[in-house]
Amino acid sequence: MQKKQTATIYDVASRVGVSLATVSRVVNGNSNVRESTKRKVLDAIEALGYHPNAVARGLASKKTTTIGVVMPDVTDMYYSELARGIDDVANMYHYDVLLTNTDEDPVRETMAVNNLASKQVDGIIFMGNELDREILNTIAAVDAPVVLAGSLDEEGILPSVNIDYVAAVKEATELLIRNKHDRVALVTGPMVHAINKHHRLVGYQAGLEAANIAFDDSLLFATHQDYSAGLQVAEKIFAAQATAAVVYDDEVALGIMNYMRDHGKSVPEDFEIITSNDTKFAIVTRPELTSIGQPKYDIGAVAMRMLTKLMNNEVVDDMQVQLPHTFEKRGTTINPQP
Amino acid sequence: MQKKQTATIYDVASRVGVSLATVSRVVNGNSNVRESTKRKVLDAIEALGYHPNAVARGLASKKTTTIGVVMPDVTDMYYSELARGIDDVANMYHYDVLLTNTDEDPVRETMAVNNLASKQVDGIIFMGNELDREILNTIAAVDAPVVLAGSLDEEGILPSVNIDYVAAVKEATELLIRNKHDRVALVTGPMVHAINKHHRLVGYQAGLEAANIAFDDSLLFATHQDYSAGLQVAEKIFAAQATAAVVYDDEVALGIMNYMRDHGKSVPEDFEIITSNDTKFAIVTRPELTSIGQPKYDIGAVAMRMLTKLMNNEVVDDMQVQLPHTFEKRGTTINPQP
DNA sequence: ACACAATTTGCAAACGCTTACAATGACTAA
DNA sequence: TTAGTCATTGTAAGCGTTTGCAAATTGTGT
Repeated sequence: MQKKQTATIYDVASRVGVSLATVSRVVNGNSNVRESTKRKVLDAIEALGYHPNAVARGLASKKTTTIGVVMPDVTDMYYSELARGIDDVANMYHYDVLLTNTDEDPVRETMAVNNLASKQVDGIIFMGNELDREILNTIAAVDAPVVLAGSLDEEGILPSVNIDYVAAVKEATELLIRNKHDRVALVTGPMVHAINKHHRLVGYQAGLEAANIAFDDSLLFATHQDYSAGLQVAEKIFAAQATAAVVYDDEVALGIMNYMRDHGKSVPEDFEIITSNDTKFAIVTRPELTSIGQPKYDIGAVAMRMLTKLMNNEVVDDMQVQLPHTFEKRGTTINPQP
Repeated sequence: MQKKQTATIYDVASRVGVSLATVSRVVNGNSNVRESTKRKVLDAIEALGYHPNAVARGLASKKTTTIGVVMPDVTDMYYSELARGIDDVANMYHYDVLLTNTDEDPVRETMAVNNLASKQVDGIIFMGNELDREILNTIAAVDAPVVLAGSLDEEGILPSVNIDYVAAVKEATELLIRNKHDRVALVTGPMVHAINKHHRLVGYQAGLEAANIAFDDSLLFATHQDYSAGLQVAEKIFAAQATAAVVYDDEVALGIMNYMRDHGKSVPEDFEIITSNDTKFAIVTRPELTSIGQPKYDIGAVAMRMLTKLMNNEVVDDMQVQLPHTFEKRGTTINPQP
């Protein structure tokens, strides 16, 4: 692979007979350049096929027009839809995206953030549940704004974009209770995560309480986020004699649904399910999954938009944004005819 | 956000009382440093919390330890699994990944490649079907190796990693024919794409020919790659009186399956389906989808590994790698009992 | 024609690091 | 000793831009 000699700003400057500064100005759309010389510079750029070297530019200007995204797993539908929202508005504002998968491993999350920092990203969007002290500290140490998307820190201090998980889970629970269930299971991730402990569980309990049903922690199930985990936890749910479940992840919900059906329960007649992420998985099965409707793309998009403001030191009125959620009533719940 | 004063290599050099060069050497693991001074430098680095500035490093060394990945859509399971394979081995070799979604739009693909080039990435992995002249040209003009993952250029010239699509589709077609179908539909993407025209179609026709069945182009269907497209094309397939289909995408296959079942056909008894990507979608439904088994993660991983070699100017014996595929016989085909 | 204000340009110093190449010092063998 | 070798360290020239400031050019009103 022979080195293709790429033209530098110097080449175009000398070709036109102006200084570096002038070329730099026209490249950056600076106003103070006479129309005629601008014309000539542009021609030279065209002729030489000059492309500004972003690395040099980054060093000189201390801006890389690159943001970092750290997420658990691109392969997870929920997060990849957030990522898409992020990427689209990042592009809109001419930022590139440096992507890192962490599998929610705190060590890798910390490394990722530090690595992004040393790459001098202008900002970071962080997704992941495990926001422990150490990560919070390394985030605090980073000289670039960070916003959480679809994630929450314990203190609720970092800029973030989410839905109102408490309300959403409460409503889901209530809906199931209204359908005559008194043993509604809650399936979430590990209780060490703020989002589960302080939001989903709280919403669930609020729903119970509103209906005067005593909280029974044998109806609480923690899994990790995939289909086979759903299959596994379903067995326990079955054993616990629950007749309905609020589930935090679509793949897990699918696992539960399939297990139930494989074991002679029909869904929704014998067992009702409400899932939470409303990804493509929810509408691709029969029955389709009833779900809390999350504006996933928008969560990503809004988070990224917020980040652009932070990077420009613009004022952001609301640092903890809650986007509205909906309910998508489909086939895993018994829905009253309108 | 007050500027956190970050330490530079100069700071640690002067603290220890050595030159920049020496610090640079220890940071880069260069051997020629006395153990004792190395110790001192390391201590100073620790004390100052020094992190090398990757941008400056990139400018000086002309290596960014960053690669670019251009893909149609992170949200597409097939590609995101490739991306995961890429990312994991990229990390393994200490490369970061700059990710771009293109939605297969040639204009955006071209822009993406150029943009990555100006960011001075050390290499690029390209995914997408629409490898037309223009993109090929811009790829050729880039001063960094490019490898295709799960994608093919018309001429088969670029380094790439794939499966043998011709053989896979041929086998799938034959399997269906063996199950007594004489009207097997082929559902792919647009015929302007090399992978459809020169591989899938060819494999399909070969399968037909082997069974002495005349090719009927009314059994050829082109769709785009999503669930609703499957729903739509299913109607035409139904009308064309096909009784089985080889489908190139899992979401599309799901659309077809659901349409058929919603219209009184049972799968696989009345209509058999073989899909091609074997993503999570395939095992999450009832019945589960029979699929060509693609080592998606490995395609990404191998492509990335190949790229690392290219970036190091190592010799690569095989520039067009074909990984082995399998058949995952599941519920959408009638499988002989062993 | 002249002083003065804009408007355009150029100069040159960063930005933080890598890397030939040169220099120093210590050690070895004769 | 003394030249000759290594091992270790330092010097300084880039890498390709941006940008504050000064200089040059042009235009304006009288």
